[in-house]
Amino acid sequence: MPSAAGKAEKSARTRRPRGSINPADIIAGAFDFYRDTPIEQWSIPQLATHLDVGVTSIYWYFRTKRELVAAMTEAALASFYERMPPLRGEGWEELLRNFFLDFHRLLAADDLACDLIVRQIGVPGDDLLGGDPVARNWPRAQELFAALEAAGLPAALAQHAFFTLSVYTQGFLLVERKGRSAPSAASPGDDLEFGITNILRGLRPLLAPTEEGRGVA
Amino acid sequence: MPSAAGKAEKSARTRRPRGSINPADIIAGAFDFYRDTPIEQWSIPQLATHLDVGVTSIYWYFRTKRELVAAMTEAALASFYERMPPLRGEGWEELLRNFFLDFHRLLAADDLACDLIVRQIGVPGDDLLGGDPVARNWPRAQELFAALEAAGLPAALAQHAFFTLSVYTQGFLLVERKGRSAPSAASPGDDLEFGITNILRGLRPLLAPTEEGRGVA
DNA sequence: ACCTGAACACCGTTCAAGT
DNA sequence: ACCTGAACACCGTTCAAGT
Repeated sequence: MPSAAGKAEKSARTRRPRGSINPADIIAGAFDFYRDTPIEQWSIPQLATHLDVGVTSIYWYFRTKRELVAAMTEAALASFYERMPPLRGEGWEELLRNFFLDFHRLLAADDLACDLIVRQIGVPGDDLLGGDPVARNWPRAQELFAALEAAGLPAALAQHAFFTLSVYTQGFLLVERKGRSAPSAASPGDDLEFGITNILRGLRPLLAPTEEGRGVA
Repeated sequence: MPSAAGKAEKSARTRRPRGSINPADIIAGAFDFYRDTPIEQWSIPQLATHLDVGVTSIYWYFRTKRELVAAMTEAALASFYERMPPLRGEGWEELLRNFFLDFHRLLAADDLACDLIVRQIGVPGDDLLGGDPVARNWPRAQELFAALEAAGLPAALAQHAFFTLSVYTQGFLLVERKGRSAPSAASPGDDLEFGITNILRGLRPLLAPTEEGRGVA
């Protein structure tokens, strides 16, 4: 029955009014639609169908796919910032430990955010993002620096500590993610705590270098 | 002049004899061709043209693009293993420090190898690779473990040390690579040495926990 | 100013052969 | 057993409109 065609589905969608989509809706819809899909498999036409808009409407707000992914990275980052719990712990060691345990917990629970923020997948050769997002001006990190200084850790040392622990935690997330599908010989286990504790123990003598009782020498 | 067509370039290539390509040639050609191209921009048809073979010949040896990329990762890993210099240094601390400085130097100098091995880009959701390649049975690492034991570092502690330093170094490579295009506030600088030294200093008291003169308590 | 489908030059992959 | 071009269903992106 070729011409009867009860379901002539072509262009079933009605035209949307102006202002009925905006960048925020597109980004939110993309997070919803792609939460469990590896980034290589994303497709703008498919996203358009999911959002019930024409493909070209997405291109009105984001000139390329990379630009959309970059915007999603910014959004994931903002959400991550917001969800970081308040500082907790007594003394600089506990403050740092809890900060990076929270850091890890939030990103380990969200593969998409981890891919966007830590692995920075899908934004190749980019000038769209300004380098490592984690290291950028981050209000919560400023809070932490203030608290560390109040707890007696000099500013220079606090920066070293932050950078070292940030690098370690991101490396841990990366290795953890790689080992997900096929756990190999050396599995992470709960070694994150070991690594953090060890780094903190290494920092300790830098704060009080004359603790062994040998005088100021 | 529609029909004269002095340069009818269609199918200018002559048919290749059987056995004139093999997986190794394809992988080698891919490294040559793609050394400076972000992986998202790779194209099998273009690679075929570069290798002067039909597209389908590549698909005879690699059933999907992912399979080819996985094979390239294995190859990059083998080359990395080979290029790691011999162990050097006196005592476990120097052995570990030099090992991971070499580790970093080799991968920092080769973006493609770093993407394949450390970031594991282009092999999404894979069972093709067995988790983190770095952590897999690696002859040079076995050597290192033997040398560490000979230098007085207990096996259990050596494994912790290796894992922690491996995670840190990979995190460093990742952050370094992210910060490449647009250097942000906290730049790595030569902080790799700081981080490694700090981790080693943290490990030290685990080896000789009674060094402060307080007895075995 | 915003929304749209059809069109373009590709892509990964398969088909249906050729030798 | 290996090599092949043409074909298929897609993709990212642009064109040329519609309102």
